[in-house]
Amino acid sequence: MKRFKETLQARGLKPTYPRLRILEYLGKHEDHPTVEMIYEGLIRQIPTISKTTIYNTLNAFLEKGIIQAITITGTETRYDLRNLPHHHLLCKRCGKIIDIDIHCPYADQRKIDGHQIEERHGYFKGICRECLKKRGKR
Amino acid sequence: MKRFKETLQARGLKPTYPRLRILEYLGKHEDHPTVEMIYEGLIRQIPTISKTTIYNTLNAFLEKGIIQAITITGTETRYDLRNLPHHHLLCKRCGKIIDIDIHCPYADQRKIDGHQIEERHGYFKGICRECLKKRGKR
DNA sequence: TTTCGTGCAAAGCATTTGCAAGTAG
DNA sequence: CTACTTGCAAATGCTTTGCACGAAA
Repeated sequence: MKRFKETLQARGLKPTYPRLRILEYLGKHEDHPTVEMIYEGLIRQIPTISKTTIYNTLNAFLEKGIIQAITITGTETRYDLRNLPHHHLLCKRCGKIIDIDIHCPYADQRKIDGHQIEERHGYFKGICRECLKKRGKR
Repeated sequence: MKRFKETLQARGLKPTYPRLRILEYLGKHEDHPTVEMIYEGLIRQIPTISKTTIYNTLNAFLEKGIIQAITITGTETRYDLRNLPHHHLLCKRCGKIIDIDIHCPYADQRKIDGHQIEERHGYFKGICRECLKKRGKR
């Protein structure tokens, strides 16, 4: 909690109650939550919180580089507190987005074909380990 | 044109005029157009075409595996006739999405960490070659 | 006091759906 | 003839914006 406060102050964001709780939520839920999920998770504890505040807050965090946005499904944005580059898997059965830690040889490359590379994103779609166990390979 | 007709028939889609023109458009414009771009490009020649038809058609193509959808910006889906897996670069300055042909060592892997991989997507964000030339490195 | 943050209501967009009329085979 | 396709209008769903009120420095 104290660490989150410092994180915010270090980036010039006031450590308000909603912001701290949103950061905390992201820290506890590493399943790449949507705005909806964050809202549902916090509304019980902070009955006055609005989705607008969650959007505002996440956008502020994004600008300051505190979090990462993930766009895989195209219908909703998901958020990730991890800032180290890593891959993701979207499971077509259960819809979960799972971290994949593989080392990509292009991860450190600053230039490719003359283009300047600033961000690297990689994701897979398929069936996750758990779903494979439950319902067989195909 | 004839090739497109066969493509459609082979997948069980009637080779209607709008579908052929949309396929043709995708063949000519390899810049990963949005629905809006396809619509603007075709409305002159087919004044009655609607965005709904473009959406319907692209979704049908997607289901049949004729085209690929690309989600990078989060605000709009882009479409690609190329079916070979390849990477993309989104230029933060000009907004173009450019093909990147690099060989990824995970491209052929069927399983990672026990998960069954069916699609592989990779993209970068940065500044493209052309924009670098125009306005310098930073 | 002045700036920043919050949150309601409304607006904005991309996309989908309902459905009636048209068309291919 | 029968199923599929088209396209208008309306609905949907995620996200942003306008704006007034409240809190912090």
